[in-house]
Amino acid sequence: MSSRGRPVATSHAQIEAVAFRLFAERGFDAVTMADIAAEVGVGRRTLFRYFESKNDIPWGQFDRTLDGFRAILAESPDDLPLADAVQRAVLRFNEYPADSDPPHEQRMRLILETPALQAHSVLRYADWRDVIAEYVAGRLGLQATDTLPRTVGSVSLALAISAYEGWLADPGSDLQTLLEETMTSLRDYLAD
Amino acid sequence: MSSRGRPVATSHAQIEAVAFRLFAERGFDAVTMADIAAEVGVGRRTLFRYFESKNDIPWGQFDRTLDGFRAILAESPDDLPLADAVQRAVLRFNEYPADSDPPHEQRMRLILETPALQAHSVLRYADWRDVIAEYVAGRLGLQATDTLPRTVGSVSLALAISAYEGWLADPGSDLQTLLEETMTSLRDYLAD
DNA sequence: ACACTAATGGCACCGAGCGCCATAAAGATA
DNA sequence: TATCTTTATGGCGCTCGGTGCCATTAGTGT
Repeated sequence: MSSRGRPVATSHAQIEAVAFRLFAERGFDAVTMADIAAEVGVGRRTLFRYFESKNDIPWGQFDRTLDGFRAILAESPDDLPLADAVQRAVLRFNEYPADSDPPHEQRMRLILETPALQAHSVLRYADWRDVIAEYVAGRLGLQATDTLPRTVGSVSLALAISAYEGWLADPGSDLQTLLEETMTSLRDYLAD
Repeated sequence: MSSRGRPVATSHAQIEAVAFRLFAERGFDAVTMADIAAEVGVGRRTLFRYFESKNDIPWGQFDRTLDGFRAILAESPDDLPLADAVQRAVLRFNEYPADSDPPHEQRMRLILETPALQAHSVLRYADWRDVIAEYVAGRLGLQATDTLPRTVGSVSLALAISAYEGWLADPGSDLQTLLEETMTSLRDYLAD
């Protein structure tokens, strides 16, 4: 319970705050881990104990939110059509408080507009897709490794990213509306 | 048309062949660019003139095939429903000669099973998605940057990757069949 | 023989990332 | 108070991907 040992010198939140400021000022690629460490007032080596890689910094504590995502899916009524249940869960997962820090828009813009982070995102999102695959598999009596559950996970991710791109491209738009429109338009496209 | 200047010391194909052999022997991560250069008998610096990065080696001359993909789409009859036209084009794009070298299966297994390459693939496939977006935009009288064309590109990619994963997981399966099944099962999923 | 051209490859450098380990700073114990 | 234990820090040195610079090589054309 008590806090033995040397106390921590920083925190994920502090590093994140400093890093986002620097990224905004100079751009992601132009900021080195040494820069961030100096600004935080901590050793470079220590940064790598808080974040596995520079690419992981913009993601913050994404992993932790997956439990919430699982919970949202678990709450879905079983009589709701599968595709609707998934769609609603994706919508709810992407409700973010307007005052989050750093701002959700800034975080997503960084991730979606920086090539190195676009690439890295496929690794970070693997677990998110698995959450969907698990749910779909459960509803259909399949394994999460079967093709359909995995496909639904991948396609849901592709749709969500498309919606985010639209959101970032149009400052006045509403993310929830775009997510819904994107999913509906895919249905129309496939059904025509 | 004559060939002035110092003659080339190697070729994309030779580098690719050597690299694939080493990757198979030791695994992608355990092979350094210096290893490949030594085996090819060329300077390390030269490798980076043939391939932008180590991650690009497994992709070979992927860019060149995009013109073929564009041509396939351009040939599609206009009265074919849009989703069917795209589906058929994706199928045809993924017809590979059985004797390609390195084998298509080995290439895709490397790309889809190596985390660093999974991540990098999102950058390589951006142009592929754009080809689809251009076609969809043309058929619908939209811009290629609009949401629906981009969404169709992303979703088509997600489906193709799912199909490839299934293909690699089941040695006896047929890629063309799996591609078709994956696309059809998504329609069922969304329509239920 | 001499100019021209284009590819090579060595060298030095940067930045991410990691293993190793000495050290700092706290609580616990005597 | 002095010592022990625990835990985080951070410096050092290394590997590897990647790049800019530039001298050198090996051809073709005159």
